[in-house]
Amino acid sequence: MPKTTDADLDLRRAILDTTRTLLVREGYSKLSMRRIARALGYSATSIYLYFENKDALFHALIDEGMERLYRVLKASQEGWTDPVERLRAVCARYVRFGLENPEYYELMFMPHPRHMERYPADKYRRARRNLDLVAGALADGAAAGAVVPGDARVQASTLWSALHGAVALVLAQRIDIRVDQEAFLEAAIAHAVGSFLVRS
Amino acid sequence: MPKTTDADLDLRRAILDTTRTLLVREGYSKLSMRRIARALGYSATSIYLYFENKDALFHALIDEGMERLYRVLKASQEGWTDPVERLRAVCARYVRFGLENPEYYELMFMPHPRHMERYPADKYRRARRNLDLVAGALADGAAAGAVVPGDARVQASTLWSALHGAVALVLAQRIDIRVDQEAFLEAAIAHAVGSFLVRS
DNA sequence: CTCGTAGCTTAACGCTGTTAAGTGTTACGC
DNA sequence: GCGTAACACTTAACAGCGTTAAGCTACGAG
Repeated sequence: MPKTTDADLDLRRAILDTTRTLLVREGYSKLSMRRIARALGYSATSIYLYFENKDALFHALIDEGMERLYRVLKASQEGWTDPVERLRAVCARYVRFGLENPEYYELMFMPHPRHMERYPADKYRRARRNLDLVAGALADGAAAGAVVPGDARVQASTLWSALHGAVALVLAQRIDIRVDQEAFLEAAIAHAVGSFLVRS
Repeated sequence: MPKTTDADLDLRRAILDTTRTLLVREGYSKLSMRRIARALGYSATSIYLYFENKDALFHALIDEGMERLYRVLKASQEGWTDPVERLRAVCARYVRFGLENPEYYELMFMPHPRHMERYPADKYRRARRNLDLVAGALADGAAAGAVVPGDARVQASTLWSALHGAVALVLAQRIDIRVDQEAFLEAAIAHAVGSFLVRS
């Protein structure tokens, strides 16, 4: 565990920043401890002074990504009066975040579980805030009579999983080329949200 | 490109079978060309006589997985009279396939795109059959007046992406531990299908 | 001046995917 | 029957990987 002197935190921060940059620029598969170190002008082993191993470094980045996602989602839900419009805005913003930050998104939600098995499943605390945010929007909609009642957390997970499926398949380029991608994304969001709305 | 003599096909088949076995037994991260070869009693480089590289080997496995999935989905949709029940059955079977064959499923739908970038996106032909199967079930439902009309292929992609999201998050252990997994899966399938049904 | 230590490096281990070159066996034209 | 070509496979090697152990250097305190 690193101490918390200024110098320590400086290099730790630099490692995180460089890793994120390399991740976006060159992609996940080309990211190695040695490459990160080379870009920083340090030796590869220095990284181990601040992060237990490669997974721990990734995990720190995931945490940062969750924080970023939380901020954009929170911003997107402000200023709406209609709870349904607000819900739609949050969902659309989530999808946009995923598509605009593919490498980040993959790191956050798509790693092979085995690759992260050193970490307990409950470590994704910041992820919960994002789920709770969606759950809150759903609860508000239910209170207004526009959303079907139910366990808000199960509902939020369900809604989220539908959005995640859309983002994941687009990022992985698994959407059939005969299908228009924009139309698909629009339909995915509409159906995900729509399935929770009370029909009048 | 390997010739098609009998001996050739024998080892090719053995490589595929062993790889699948190792994948299930030890997981994706421990799968290496050398391990596969050791399990087979051959040298690692022999695999390159039958597969261009590791990705090509994985790709062949993906093709096999798509074929298996197609067979179970096809079987699951037979014997139903109500098109909606049939649609539900196909969706439930899809989710079950993913949860029962996690390693397979990950290989088929969740690899980092960069990891597979040597392959053109249109190579997933067998995957289309699965999409067309869902599209067919939706079209039948629409013909019976039980499913909302629309582009069947976009609808199928949307439905599929919702199911995929649920499977992917469960496999990646990203579902909040405070959420009951069974309830979540049930809700996910119900909402995915339900959003396409005509309300009476 | 000496000691401890903070911060970093070098060397090494065992692993990875992949290529180039080599080996032995088998089949065939003459 | 002999030379040759093709085939099926191996060995050796390269460059890179994550990670560990040990060592080095500079600096502040006593």
